[in-house]
Order: sequence, then structure tokens, then C-alpha cells
Amino acid sequence: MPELPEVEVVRLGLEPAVTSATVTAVHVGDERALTRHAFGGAEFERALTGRVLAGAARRGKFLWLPLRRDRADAADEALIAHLAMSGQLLLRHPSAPPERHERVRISIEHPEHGELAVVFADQRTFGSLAIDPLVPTPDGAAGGLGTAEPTVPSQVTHIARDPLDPAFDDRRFRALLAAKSSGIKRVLLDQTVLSGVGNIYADEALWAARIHPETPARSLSTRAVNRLLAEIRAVLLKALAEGGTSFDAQYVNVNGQAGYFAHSLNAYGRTGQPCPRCGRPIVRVEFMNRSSHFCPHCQRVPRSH
DNA sequence: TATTTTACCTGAGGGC
DNA sequence: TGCCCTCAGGTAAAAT
Repeated sequence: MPELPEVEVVRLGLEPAVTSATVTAVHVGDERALTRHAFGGAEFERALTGRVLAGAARRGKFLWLPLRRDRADAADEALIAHLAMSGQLLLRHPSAPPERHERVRISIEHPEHGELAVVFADQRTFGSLAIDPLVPTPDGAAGGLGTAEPTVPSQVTHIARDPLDPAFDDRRFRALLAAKSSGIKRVLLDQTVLSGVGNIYADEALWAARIHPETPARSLSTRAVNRLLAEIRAVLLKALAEGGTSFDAQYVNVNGQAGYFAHSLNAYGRTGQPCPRCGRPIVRVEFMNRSSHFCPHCQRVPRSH
């Protein structure tokens, strides 16, 4: 499932191919891929065709390609992509046959690399594309990784900066946690608190920081929060270096290749297997209609009194 | 207001 | 071989 490292791998793959390219044609094969778009498929095709792509930017799990009217203009809108669970952005030869689960195909022409197809494929159709206006960031800092412009798409304004963003505010993060009564894992998945972390990396970071997922966020000491934040950054960077986590064909880079981080998981998906730290079995519990994996020995249940 | 739950969606894989 | 069931989970709307 694409979380921050997986989306960043996709962004890095897209950036050289799309920057300064012109959209020559757009085909929407399935309008369910446009649930974030305000209008229909025909309007999407018309609005995107002829635009110049200014780069590839990311905040948390949101990806966007700023759109210029022509080469001299500043970008005023962006093509947003959210991959959700099974979305993929693939770079293909213009004559490549349709992908399995292909929803949208964007044909581009790059001044140096020639013609390419950007294909959005998505088995479970939770992901989507949209054209969205760019608005200023409240703090005046760059909107995300991969852009120097202090703007974000309007649909991304409520998404917090991610922990790899140079403008991430550690103090704000500590203050938000101190005000939350919910369990820490639930808070880590709240993209308005910090973005980019999903079920896999929440379990991994909590295991590394030796914190039980149900620990009330506000009960964590400053030292514990700092340790957790450091472990979140460490696990995201390590996963990024290994090309992301792939369990099956659900997550691949722009060339259709899987990542290797699944081999480095310590807790997620390892139900019944020994904890790499203490050797006792990892347990799985139900959590928000999904799963939490942790070591009950290393990550003690919080004591209430 | 803050927090929790639900709807959305498809295919892989296991049991029989 | 095929049918039925469970599971995967990010986001935003709805419910509490």
C-alpha cells in the first residue's frame, strides 16, 4: 500500500520524465478515477490537454504535477494524484498496450525525451486524479518535496507536512499529541497531525520506539515523542532507500518494479513470528477495521491508574 | 467540538 | 473446477 516512501519513489521516477513536458492527449477510461475532480471526464481531458507540466511534488501521500498554461507562465493549477491502496502511475511507451486496471492515460511530449504515456492504473479504484487550483501555504514555505513554490493544491491544504519535509514543525507535532486522548497509532494515521504514515510504517515505527499502539498520545513523555519521531523518520528513509514495500503487484515504481522493504519489516505482517528484538511472538489485533502488529513484551500495554 | 465509525471498491487466496 | 468467504486500507463523510 503506497505510503510516503512508495509515493516518493513514484515522484522521483516521474520528475525527470514529466518536467517541462506538454500534455498532448488525455483519455479517461473510467470516471471512477476522477472522484476528486470537480467535473466530469470530458472536462478533465479538455482542461489538461495542452498544459505544460512544471515538475512533480509531494506532501505525505499526495502527489501533484503543477500545470502551466504555457512555458512562460507560473503554475496556477496542479494535476493531483492520490494512489490510495492500489493506485499506480506508470511511464510507458506511447504504443504500449493498456495496463491491467488502466483508468486514465495521459500522453505527453518532452522536449528532450520525446513522447511518453503516463498511465494511471488502479485495481480497487480508491485512488484518484484531479485538476485543482494551487493556493499559498500559510507558513510561506515550499508546498512540499519537489517544489520550491510556496503553494499546494487546495485539496491538500488540510494535510500536515510530512516528517521528511524540511518545514515540518516538531514543536507543533508535540503540542498536537499532548492534546490528543486517542491511542498513539490512531493519531499517527491522522494526516492532519503528520502525513505520509500509514498502517505499515505506523506499526514499524511504534515497534522501533517500543511504544504500544494503544498508548494515549497525551500520556507520552517529550522524550518518548522525540524517540518516536526519530524512529518514524528512520523507517521512512530506510524504506525509501530500499524502493518501498511491495507485498504483491499492488505497489510498483513508474517502471512496474517492486520494492524490497518487505524483507526489512520487524512487526507488520509478522503475526506469530519471533520479535527480532526479544524473540517472543508478534501479535496481531483488530484496529479500526484493519490490523495492528506489535510485540507485547517490548511494547507494553499502558497502565491506567 | 472532539472523536469514532462507516462507505467506498476489487481481486487474491483459502477452505471446502 | 468453482463457489463462498475473508482480507487488504486511505480518505472523507457521517455518526456519536
